[in-house]
Amino acid sequence: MDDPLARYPGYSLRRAANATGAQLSVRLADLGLRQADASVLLILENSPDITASALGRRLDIQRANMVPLLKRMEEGGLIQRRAIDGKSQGLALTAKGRKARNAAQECIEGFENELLARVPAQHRAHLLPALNALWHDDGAS
Amino acid sequence: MDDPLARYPGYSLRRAANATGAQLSVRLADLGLRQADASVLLILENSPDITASALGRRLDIQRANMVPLLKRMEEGGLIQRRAIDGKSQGLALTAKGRKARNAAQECIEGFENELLARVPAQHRAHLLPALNALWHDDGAS
DNA sequence: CGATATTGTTATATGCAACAACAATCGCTA
DNA sequence: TAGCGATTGTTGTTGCATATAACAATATCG
Repeated sequence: MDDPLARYPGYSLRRAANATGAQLSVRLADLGLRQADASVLLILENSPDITASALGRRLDIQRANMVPLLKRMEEGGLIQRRAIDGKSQGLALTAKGRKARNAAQECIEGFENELLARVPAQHRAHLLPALNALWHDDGAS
Repeated sequence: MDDPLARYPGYSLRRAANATGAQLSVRLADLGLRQADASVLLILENSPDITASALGRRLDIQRANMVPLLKRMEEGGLIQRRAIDGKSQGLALTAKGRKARNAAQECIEGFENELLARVPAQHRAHLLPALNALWHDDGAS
């Protein structure tokens, strides 16, 4: 093989993210969800009445791109909007959304475990902290 | 913050890949290159007369999607095609392509070093092998 | 030879993200 | 309190990456 690209962490990062992301997408599709949907569901549980803009900032999605996402989830009966003031609206899970959230969490945690199982034991504990260092407080750099 | 998503390696993987990929894209754009272009240039150096299909398999890009990629690079004078037989054509760097390859490699290696510098020292050496385990021989799973 | 696989290509669809603009509204301050 | 700057939700548009289906030409192998 002798792949010169496999020596670059950045390239491996991209390939690994593409490969694993595609696999997760297949499983989430069985629940009728996309990755972004699942992220929203998980965040929403612990952030009652969060705003679409704030949610976008948390997930690093521009608020313009939140519109179709939230519209779809609202039409699917997963989330619900409630006016906070004349400008902002708070988001919340519906009962159906809570069920979807539980299914999504179970799906994701199972997948994450399989993911970690693929990593040789001596590297396993280092993966998450190393990855987090690459993007956490990235706006500060 | 208490972000429940940051506990999932898969999610951190996606975020890290997006963040770092965007940064690399900015730098490569200064050279008039995209990430896929740079990958092609680096592979081509050590794989004389590789086929478009084989190159696509190496980079995990469908051969249908190689067409516009290679067309653009050929029109940019970076690569050159040569008939191997009536069906296949071998790819090679032009002189201009070799210069672009050197610039791309310098750019990427500098970037990779900065990337690793962000990772705490005790995790640094584990990043690449852990990532490679996530996608290497992924078709076999 | 003849069936089968491969190659390069066209066309098309989808998901995701970026950018610019805009009206409405909020919050602070002079 | 009147006004100005910042924020919110939204629309529209663009570009990039990727996936699928189809097709003609050609290679490979039984």
